[in-house]
Amino acid sequence: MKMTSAVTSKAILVPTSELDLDHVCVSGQTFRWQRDEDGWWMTPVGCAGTVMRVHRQDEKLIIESRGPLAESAARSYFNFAVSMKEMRGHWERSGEGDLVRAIDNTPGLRIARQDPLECLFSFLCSSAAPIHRIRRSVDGMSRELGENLGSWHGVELFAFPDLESLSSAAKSDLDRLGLGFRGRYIIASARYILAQGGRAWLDRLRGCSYSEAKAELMKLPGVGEKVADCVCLFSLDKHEAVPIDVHIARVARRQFDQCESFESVTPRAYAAMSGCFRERYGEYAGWAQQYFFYEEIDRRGIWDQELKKHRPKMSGH
DNA sequence: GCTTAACCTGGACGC
DNA sequence: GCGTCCAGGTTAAGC
Repeated sequence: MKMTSAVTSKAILVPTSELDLDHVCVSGQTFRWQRDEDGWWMTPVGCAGTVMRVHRQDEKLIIESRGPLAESAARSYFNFAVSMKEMRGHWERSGEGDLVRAIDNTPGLRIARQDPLECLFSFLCSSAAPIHRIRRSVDGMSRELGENLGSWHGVELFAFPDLESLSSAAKSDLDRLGLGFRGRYIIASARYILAQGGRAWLDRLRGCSYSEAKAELMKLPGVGEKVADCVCLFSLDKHEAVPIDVHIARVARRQFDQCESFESVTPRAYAAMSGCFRERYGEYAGWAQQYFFYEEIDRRGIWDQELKKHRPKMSGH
């Protein structure tokens, strides 16, 4: 256990329009944030045993960490190099009224920059699974295979399992966690990455182009276009990646004439839909997608009960 | 190149 | 209480 790690605290100035933790932490891009007994948001970061705890105080973001977490790493996690204010202004000047409305409905929603390993294996759990089930699967994997980090402010914490633990997991253990057919993809993908040289192979993808990184990810068992795009967008700095799931496909059919006729998300439909997003919203099309995704989930009222309790500002669902 | 079924599981829903 | 459907997808087989 790493309960003895020193706790460090820092505060950084972040305009309220740039970050709303309630939106970011439950927006279906990351699955390990929890509220602690004081109402702060908390998450283990990657496999190294570091825990980040955050709270907003007016224009300040208070960040506490147990374990090494430089201020630059915290800034990087929330992608503060990207200014939502500037992007919103750009899209408003371009006449993208629907997108500006979606942004204004969820101010402070951002794309997080997650640890690639945690992000990849989280989305390997996501095939045909609702968000609460993905959360439970990721939590179960961490409890079963990750290091026990003890508890902090009433929250029991586990590091995300490393590749060795994932590759040597028993299929029966993953079955017990309810992973179903996704379990074999997790073990096989961990083994594939180890055979490529370990997590350095994954980290190297941050320096590759979007198309290269996506093609490499799709060599992994269980990783198709959608999962690859999620990993590209949420951890590999590929802001133009547009994951097309059933909800975004619905948005694409409404927004783009050429997508109207696609009844299911075939490879051709996937390419057309994501291409339309990129053509219309440019190099940050993935961010635009996230606002529409959030709006679509909210519109359809399919946030589950567990997520709703984390979303005090949202109403109507 | 496209469609379809199978893969696992559990919660929601209708009866 | 029970049966059926479906969910933020991928894969392989068949056409």
